[in-house]
Amino acid sequence: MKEHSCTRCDQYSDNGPCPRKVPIFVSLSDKEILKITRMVSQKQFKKGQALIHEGEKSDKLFIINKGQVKRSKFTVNGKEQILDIMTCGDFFGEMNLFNTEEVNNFTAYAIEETEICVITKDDIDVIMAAHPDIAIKLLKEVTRRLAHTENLAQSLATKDPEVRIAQMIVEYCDKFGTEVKEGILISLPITREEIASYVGVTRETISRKLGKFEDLGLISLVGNKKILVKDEHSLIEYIK
Amino acid sequence: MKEHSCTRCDQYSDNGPCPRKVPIFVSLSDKEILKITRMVSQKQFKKGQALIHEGEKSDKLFIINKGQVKRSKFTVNGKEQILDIMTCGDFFGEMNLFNTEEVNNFTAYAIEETEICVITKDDIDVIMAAHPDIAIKLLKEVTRRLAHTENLAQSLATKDPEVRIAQMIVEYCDKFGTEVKEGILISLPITREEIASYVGVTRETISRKLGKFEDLGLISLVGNKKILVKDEHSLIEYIK
DNA sequence: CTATCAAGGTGATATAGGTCACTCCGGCGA
DNA sequence: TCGCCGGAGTGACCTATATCACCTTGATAG
Repeated sequence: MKEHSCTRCDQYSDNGPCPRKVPIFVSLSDKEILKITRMVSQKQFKKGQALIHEGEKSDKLFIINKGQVKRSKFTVNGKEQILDIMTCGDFFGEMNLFNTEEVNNFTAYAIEETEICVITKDDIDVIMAAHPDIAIKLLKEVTRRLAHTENLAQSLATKDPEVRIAQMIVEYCDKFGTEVKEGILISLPITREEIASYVGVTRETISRKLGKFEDLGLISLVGNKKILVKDEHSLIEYIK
Repeated sequence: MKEHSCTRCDQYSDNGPCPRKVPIFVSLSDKEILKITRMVSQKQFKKGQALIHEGEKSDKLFIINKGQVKRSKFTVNGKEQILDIMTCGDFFGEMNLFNTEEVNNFTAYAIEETEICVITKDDIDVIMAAHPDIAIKLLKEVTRRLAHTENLAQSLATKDPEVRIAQMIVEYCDKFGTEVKEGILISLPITREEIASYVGVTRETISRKLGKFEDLGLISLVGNKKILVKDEHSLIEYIK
């Protein structure tokens, strides 16, 4: 579960900068937040725009202020693998802060109108020197993300596509779902094709398997951007 | 490339504790190292023994002093997925230091006679408070490991088993290979079955594909524990 | 309101790799 | 030296999913 819910996001989202919204900065006083705010530069991105490119150099931390971002990798023949979908309060680019010789390991795209706060490595160094506990916060988040990615790798390697799709639905219940009386309604921020790129199958397979789950009465497809999960429990059983 | 080569390991391996060998502690003075050494407890493990178990609670950092360790995850029906093989100077268990409510995300096994240094969370906290740059060192290593795991996930999701096997061979050239006149000789620390568990295929497929690569003249199988890579360049081409 | 086109669904087919069952090999202890 | 047994190779078969080709839907702009 995320520490930071997007309701808090809304609370502060008077177009101001984001340090207050970000879990890694929560321990700081208002005065310190203000200091950081001055270091931050803001950027807007339109839907579909790339924020950073795999293979390029970078030494900045990106914090999502508003909107959603997908992190992807591409094979030489253009096949996409989505690593995750990030939302308000999440950050990326941290690898390049600590491994200055490395290049970006992924490309990041805005999947909707997005507002980003950018902090340079130099500023982060200053901030971390003054507040060592921020490094701990970062470690907390990064180690957790590592565990998540290890789980993703395991599931890609050992589980059938059908099971992985069920798993994705359950994951998205938490991430994009709201409870309604019939179950959980997931608002998908991505297309079928992108779902396929996350689960590691083709678009056709996603279509067919979602159809199958619908036939089994586990879910109900509402247009192309919504999934009503009617029986989450059975899906969880499916995963095992 | 690793910062820490095992030649250094040998240099100091008069059965003493390991802080001096570990990249995250390199910046410290002899006096400080001595202080840490007193906090460390040592443990021996025999081949095949588990050091920690997936799902259990833990709040210790494990540093490999000598030997090799595999980190694995298991599905409910017993299928193994190997995350990586760690050697001298590598550490694990860091996730539980910063996310105290979480349980181990993997099981760790000694794949040969292994010596481990264990530091408790409390001691690490003390050490990090005194030396904030250790947190940075940790971040450097963890973010790099995250990138590696993201690459693993990508390759599991988007690449054919055959390509993944070629990729594994190339990876192992760096990790376990020594240059000989005919090419690079890899000394495998694991069985075919374990290779299969790393690459995400069955043992049979490993057999057949290694056979195929041998027929193509790319490699040459030397007994069961060695692979002579005769044409690394072609393998690298294969991956693309 | 309609035209347009990207996104999504679907059927037929091919095939890589899983599965199963068996054999072979090699290292080790007695 | 033999016998044992876990690890490794191999052949036959099966099936899930990729692929390809085509059709349908729905969102968007004009």
